[in-house]
Amino acid sequence: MPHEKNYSISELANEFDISPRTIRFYEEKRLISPKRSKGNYRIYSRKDRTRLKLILRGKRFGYTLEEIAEMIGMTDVDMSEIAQIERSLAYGEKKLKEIRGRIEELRLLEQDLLNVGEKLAGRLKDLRRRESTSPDPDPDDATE
Amino acid sequence: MPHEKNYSISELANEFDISPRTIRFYEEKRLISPKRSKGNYRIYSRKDRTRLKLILRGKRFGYTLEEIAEMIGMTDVDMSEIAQIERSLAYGEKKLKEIRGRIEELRLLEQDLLNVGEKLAGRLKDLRRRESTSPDPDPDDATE
DNA sequence: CTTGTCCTTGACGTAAACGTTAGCTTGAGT
DNA sequence: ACTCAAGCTAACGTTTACGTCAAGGACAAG
Repeated sequence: MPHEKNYSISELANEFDISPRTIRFYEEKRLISPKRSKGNYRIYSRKDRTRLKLILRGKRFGYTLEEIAEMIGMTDVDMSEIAQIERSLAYGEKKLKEIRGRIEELRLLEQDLLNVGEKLAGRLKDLRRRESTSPDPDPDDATE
Repeated sequence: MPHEKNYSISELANEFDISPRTIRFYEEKRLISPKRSKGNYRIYSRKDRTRLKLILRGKRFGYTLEEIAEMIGMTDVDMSEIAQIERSLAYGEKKLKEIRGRIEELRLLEQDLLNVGEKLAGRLKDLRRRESTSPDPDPDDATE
């Protein structure tokens, strides 16, 4: 008898700091499909919770709900047809490349911020050492 | 005499594969401020181009234009007031943490995809080795 | 000087992702 | 049995980020 921890809609909403409406909206868009209780309340399983987490993670990277729906579709393919699985694998490969590209971009952004930070810090030291001098040129531009 | 390469709106639009309208929209929202030609055409400098690239990069990570505006405000602080610079540095620190967090998350997503991929690949091998057997259980769940 | 292409500023339209209100039901607690 | 927070559906409202005309100026080519 697996006591499989379950959740109410507001429990999840609180945990992930979103509104119940948001969760219901995801259901409308068929991204999640909780069971229902006797009185028609939504019951979220641990798996549902995991899925919600995936949805939110996707959102944080600017994926649309539609794109997320696709990705999710991939994670719960019915595991029966060979062709299906092959397509899923191909899709996964594509997504992996995308994600690795994004990681690269984030590294660039990180570098930009670090550079700006250094420049600011340098300028700050200057300003503090000599309490008034001439203005200086403008070495600008960011990561290509 | 610095010939400072300039760009028209459609040049940038084509380069980054967005519409001119989109660029004008960013201007409305004060994320970019090109000079104007004699005939009131927008003229984008190399710096403007760099800024546009930053905007688009931000978008790819799901930042709203408003958030991007804040970040950008940071990159071109007027470099004069000590307090200003200190605030900018603090803001930069925050953003850095955020970005590093995102990189971590992407790693998790990458792992999820890799795991799913392995599972699928395994299943595929099974299906191909024996061309019909009994169905099997369900080892599921993703990265916590 | 006309034509064609690109540019300009409005102004209205729209899809995505929820927010909000209304009206009614459920079910845990006393 | 009563209360009342928490759920439910249905429907309309809102914000963000542009798309899409409309009506006209700019400018290189012929």
